[in-house]
Amino acid sequence: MDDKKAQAFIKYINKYVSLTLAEETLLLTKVSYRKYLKGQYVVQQGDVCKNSGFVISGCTRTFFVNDEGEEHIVMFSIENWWASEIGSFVTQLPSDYNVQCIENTELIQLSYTEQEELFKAIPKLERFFRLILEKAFVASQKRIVKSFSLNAKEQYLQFKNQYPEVELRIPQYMVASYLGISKEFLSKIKNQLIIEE
Amino acid sequence: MDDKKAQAFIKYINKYVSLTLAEETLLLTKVSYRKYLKGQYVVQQGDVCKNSGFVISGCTRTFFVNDEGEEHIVMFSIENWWASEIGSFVTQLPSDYNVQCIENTELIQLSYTEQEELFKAIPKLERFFRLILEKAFVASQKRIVKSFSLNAKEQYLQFKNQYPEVELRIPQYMVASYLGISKEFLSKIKNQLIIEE
DNA sequence: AAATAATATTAAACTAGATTAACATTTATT
DNA sequence: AATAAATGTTAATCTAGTTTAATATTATTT
Repeated sequence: MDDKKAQAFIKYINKYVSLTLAEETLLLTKVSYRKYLKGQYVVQQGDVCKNSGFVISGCTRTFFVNDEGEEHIVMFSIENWWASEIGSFVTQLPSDYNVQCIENTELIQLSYTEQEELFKAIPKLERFFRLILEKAFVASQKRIVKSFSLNAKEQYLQFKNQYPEVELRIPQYMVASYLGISKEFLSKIKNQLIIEE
Repeated sequence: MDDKKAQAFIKYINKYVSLTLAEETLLLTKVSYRKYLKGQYVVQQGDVCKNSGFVISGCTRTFFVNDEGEEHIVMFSIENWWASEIGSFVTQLPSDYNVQCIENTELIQLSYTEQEELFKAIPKLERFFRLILEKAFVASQKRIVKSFSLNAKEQYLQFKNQYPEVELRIPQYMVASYLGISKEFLSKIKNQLIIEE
């Protein structure tokens, strides 16, 4: 991993807590850098998620397959986002989700065992993880609220507005899957929006 | 607040971290005990949530009112649950939700400013809050998964199965609101289930 | 440049769940 | 005990979104 990538990672953490130089150095010796090709899985449904990950470049989708074999996307992650299957990572129980790269993707990963060690050496990291969990929780709650109170068109417009960069990078049927609607209906909505203008 | 109530609170925290006697004593001096009557609000939509709360007795509902004036319940909390509007509490931004008592309710509350102080005195509490946030996040994600992959009847059966004590204590129209379906449709579902037996 | 695979569109028929409205039952209040 | 308020039921009509299936477009591979 080159220094530029390491610095992007450190910078992200320092948005939440202030690490000393010594702590930064220690942390960097404990993380690992890994490249994935488009289509590869970072975590598979049923496996325990061993690593928490920060996206240096690329894009992942987190999805699950239900009993009927249908795929449902619950989130996307792009550069400078945390992309772990947090639920499985923190509980060390089998994951309900797959995390798959939909572009070639570079991650900086921190293993569960290393993390436990690091919490002892750098207690500030405990605070860091609490803070990003808070953020993840709030985002998750907001999604529930939206799915309750907005119809499909409104949810699409919100998504487009909130993550414009994401929408441009992923196929439309994955947007539909994220919104919980059929790809045909999303196509109809987009067409309606064009007519309305 | 009597000792029995204080001990229930301490016991809950000690399920996640191990407090020393001195820490328990300090913590108890920093929390406050409060009774609410049925119908009273602990937090109102638009207000900043100043307190994090533990339910000693009673039951609360967390809900929001959308632009059309419709109420949507996002969670219930009963005895021995944490019942804060976490999103607003951790960000100290106006809450998207109301927390209302649907029975006479006793809470042990910890204010945001006290919490910040306590984190310095008892760093273990930082860990405690990370752990309950993890749990809340996982539960929130599970709700998204369910709303994606189960139909109304299946979601109702899951709810009934997961929170049998809650279902018995709250009016049926609130269950419908929690599930995101109309009260008429829930009535129909329950009738179908009786016929099927 | 052709062929193949992946993605997107369109339209008709269908369904889960919403809405409306009238009525029934239970709980609380005087 | 009577009245009012809150909660629950039933049935008819309606609609947002699904399903199916055929076709069109765009990207990828040879």
